Amino acid sequence: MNVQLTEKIEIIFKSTLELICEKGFHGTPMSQIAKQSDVAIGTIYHYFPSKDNLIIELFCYCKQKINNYIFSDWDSTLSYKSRFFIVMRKFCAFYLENTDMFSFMEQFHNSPYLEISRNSWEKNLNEENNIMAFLYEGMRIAELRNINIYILTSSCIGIATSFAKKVIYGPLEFTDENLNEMIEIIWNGVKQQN
Amino acid sequence: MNVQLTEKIEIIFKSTLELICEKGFHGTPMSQIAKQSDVAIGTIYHYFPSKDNLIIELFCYCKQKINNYIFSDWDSTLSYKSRFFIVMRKFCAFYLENTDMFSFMEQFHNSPYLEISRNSWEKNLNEENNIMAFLYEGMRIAELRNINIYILTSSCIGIATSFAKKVIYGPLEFTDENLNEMIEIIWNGVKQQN
DNA sequence: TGTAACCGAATGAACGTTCAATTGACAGAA
DNA sequence: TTCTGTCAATTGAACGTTCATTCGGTTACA
Repeated sequence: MNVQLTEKIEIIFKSTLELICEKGFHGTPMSQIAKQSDVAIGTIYHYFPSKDNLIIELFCYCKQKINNYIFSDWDSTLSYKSRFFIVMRKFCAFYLENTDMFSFMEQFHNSPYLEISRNSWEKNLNEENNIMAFLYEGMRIAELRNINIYILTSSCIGIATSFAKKVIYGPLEFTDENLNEMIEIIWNGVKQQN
Repeated sequence: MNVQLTEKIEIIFKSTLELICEKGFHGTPMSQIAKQSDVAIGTIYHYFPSKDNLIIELFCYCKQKINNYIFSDWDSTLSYKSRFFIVMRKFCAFYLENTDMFSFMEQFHNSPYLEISRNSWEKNLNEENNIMAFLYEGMRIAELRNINIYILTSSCIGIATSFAKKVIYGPLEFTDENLNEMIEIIWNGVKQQN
């Protein structure tokens, strides 16, 4: 993140999220973002050199948000399995409480923006990296099977993302029961078999 | 699908896929699609009433392709587990042999086009529905645990999609070993525990 | 001879971006 | 306290470009 967060910037982010969620990247002109933010177009260009840059900065902002959310109140005294369930649960909960961000990030992840922005990422802030470290730990202490780390990470995130999508756009209800059912599937898949 | 497939239309589809994969929906103007297809702009409008319609028709075309691919050479004498592995393997193989389609469909799935096109879908051609039926069968014959069908479907597809993404964009190699490792995760997760 | 396929210059609207002008906040001088 | 200079913040009309779409005409062929 290269911009300092101010109230004004947060409003611009919020409006951009709402509009992109509803209309997509290219269905949301800068003029509309300005209008919805109650700000002049010039003001947006005062903070962001271009629309592309605004979108990339917004992406970084979202990654930080979810990362902070998942790993806040971290209790390392809990069993690994408990923590695994918490991580997965929080991952879903965040996106289901912030569907704008979910929609935006999914669009971003599947657009050429990802390539454009790859260089400017601080890899350490990658939302996946904390999760990856946590899964690594699971293998090290033999709670998880010994699996290629990329397969392991993408499996956990993939299943959770796809669950969230089914809840947001589809016919699935967001209940504890459904959530736990999904997490149990992946837990059974990756846990150390005994 | 509302258009008859002709050689010319397949060329237009192919060019559109390539361009959208590289540049995204709105980075690919009709003029470029025409140029790459070696066809006049007017010709495209002869077959498709609008750019949006072209994209939606292309989406339907892709869904049919993958569906035919997965369920061709279907051998119902094989064990359920074998067929499960084949479906998952073919799902990944198709997208990894057709990365243009993968990129396009992922973009489509996460764009407002999805909503626009929902009404015009024949639900039966939904790529997921054949897979859903196959998973249903697995539960009926007690090869799979009794799980909410939407959770089950989205888990299997989510994990495979996410695997394909890691191979295409990321650091994961597409080897039989990796593929099997991924499928075993989800199989362990959903199979009837004994 | 009629019709479907095909062509591409022209059109007009929409959009990202610029920039000259204005306002507001505030530090230091008087 | 008042005045003044400075600079960041803000404004939005205007600009130039790009793009989807149109349409009048041409070709292929049945």
